[in-house]
Amino acid sequence: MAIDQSDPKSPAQQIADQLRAVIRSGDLAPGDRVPSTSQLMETYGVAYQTARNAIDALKGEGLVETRKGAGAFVRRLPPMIRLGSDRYSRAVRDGGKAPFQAEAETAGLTWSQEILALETVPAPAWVAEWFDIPAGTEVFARRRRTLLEGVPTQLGDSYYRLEVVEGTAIMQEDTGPGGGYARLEERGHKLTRFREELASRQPTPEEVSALRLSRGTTVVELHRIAFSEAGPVEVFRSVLAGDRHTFAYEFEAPA
Amino acid sequence: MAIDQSDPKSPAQQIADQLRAVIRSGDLAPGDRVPSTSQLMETYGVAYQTARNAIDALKGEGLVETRKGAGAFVRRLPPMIRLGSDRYSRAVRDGGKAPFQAEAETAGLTWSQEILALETVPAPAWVAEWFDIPAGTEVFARRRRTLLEGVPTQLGDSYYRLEVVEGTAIMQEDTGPGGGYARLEERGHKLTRFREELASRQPTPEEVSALRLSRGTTVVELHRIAFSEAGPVEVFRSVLAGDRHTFAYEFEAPA
DNA sequence: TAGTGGTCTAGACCACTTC
DNA sequence: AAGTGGTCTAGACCACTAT
Repeated sequence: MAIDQSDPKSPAQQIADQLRAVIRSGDLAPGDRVPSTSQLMETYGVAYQTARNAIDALKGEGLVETRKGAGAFVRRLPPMIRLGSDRYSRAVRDGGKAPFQAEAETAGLTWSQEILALETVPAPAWVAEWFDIPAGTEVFARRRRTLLEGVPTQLGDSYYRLEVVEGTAIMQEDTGPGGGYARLEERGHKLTRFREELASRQPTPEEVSALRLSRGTTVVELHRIAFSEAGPVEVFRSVLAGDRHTFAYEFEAPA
Repeated sequence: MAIDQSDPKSPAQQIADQLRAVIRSGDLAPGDRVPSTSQLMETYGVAYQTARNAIDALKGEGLVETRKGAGAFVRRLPPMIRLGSDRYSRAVRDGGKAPFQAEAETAGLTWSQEILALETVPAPAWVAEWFDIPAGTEVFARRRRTLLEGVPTQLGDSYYRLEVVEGTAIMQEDTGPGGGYARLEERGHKLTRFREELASRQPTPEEVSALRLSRGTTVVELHRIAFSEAGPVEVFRSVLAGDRHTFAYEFEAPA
């Protein structure tokens, strides 16, 4: 519990290392208070900013969370929801549930959704590419925010060609039982295949506020393309809180 | 280009916001110099730490990278490699290539691997669970670091039951053409199915140094289970640099 | 009201890079 | 040698939380 001046590591790093060890060992459990900056200043004999830099490092690692005026606490891990490929099954749709909703309810979590926008926009380049249409062609965008237990966890934008969704509930707030995919199938677009692409990155400030992310939380950007036999029917892009989702895929050994 | 005192946002935030806007607009391109702290101090009339906090915020977002003594620069995005499920195909193995190697060469990147450890260890709980053996049973662990263009990008640990790998090249440094999976199939463990699970999170300090990650880089933790008809044959856990990998999965619409 | 996190200023020293 | 990022000290003020 002291600073080693001969150690090439900075004092702040040494303090962070010691706190991290205590947290990893479990002596400080999730939800427990981390020593306050003033306590650190006294026990280690350092200035305020040095103590603060130590806490900041742990925040960046996602180990610690701070509440202004209240203190610093070992971060509680939120319940994770596992997103598997079976969420796109027809059985789920026939049960009247949207894909995400099905996973949430399996995990015993309440699910809700907010529509942020229903609009006709020029197709972004990557969307146009999948639809094989000229960039800038008008497409329908359905932007929404998904909440688990009332907490925002996903920002998702679906894109459709206009002729596919015109006159369907997909252009309405409420897409009806089974979600948008159920409506597509009713219109004769039988979904045959899905492609998902995932990437992990830091959130933008906009995403931090929209998903109420705390520092040290990453984000997964998920792109999905839903195919009928005729080709891509829906192109979807979403951003999910990294600490609340895992993704599972099972597949046969390819030839 | 000034601080608005009436703005509730802190001066550091305002500076970060303005720099971010310039970067996003493309006026500052990847590789370009970001104004130095002393320049920011002068143009905005703030103290050193304030300028520094602004740069720090952008570093945390992965937008900016600093080189000690040299300056701060808009981060160059490293080439992304896409990992698709076809990398496990028998055709790849028969071609004498390991799964990751195949993807790398498709992307035109040089590939290499370092063995960090070949050891017999008590099975971690989650490994024991997949193998359906008592926790703590001895298993063989093969720990390695994968490099693309000489840069470390993946830390991977494979676990096998002892009776599966004893006497095979899997216990050697060099597993031979086609990698470990080729050896498993030679031994009669025909691979039928794979399961992959992904999660996104902040790297630990150990991972930061092993993968030479810069601040603002996330990691993906990938778990894979390779099944033969008799059950799990290999359990694999790896950590990959989030800014260098995307993951792609394609699947039929489930019933 | 006392303690806490959050931010800022001002000044200092170091190690590194660039020229 | 000049400029840069990185860290530290010391002291200040604010807004928020807990009691």
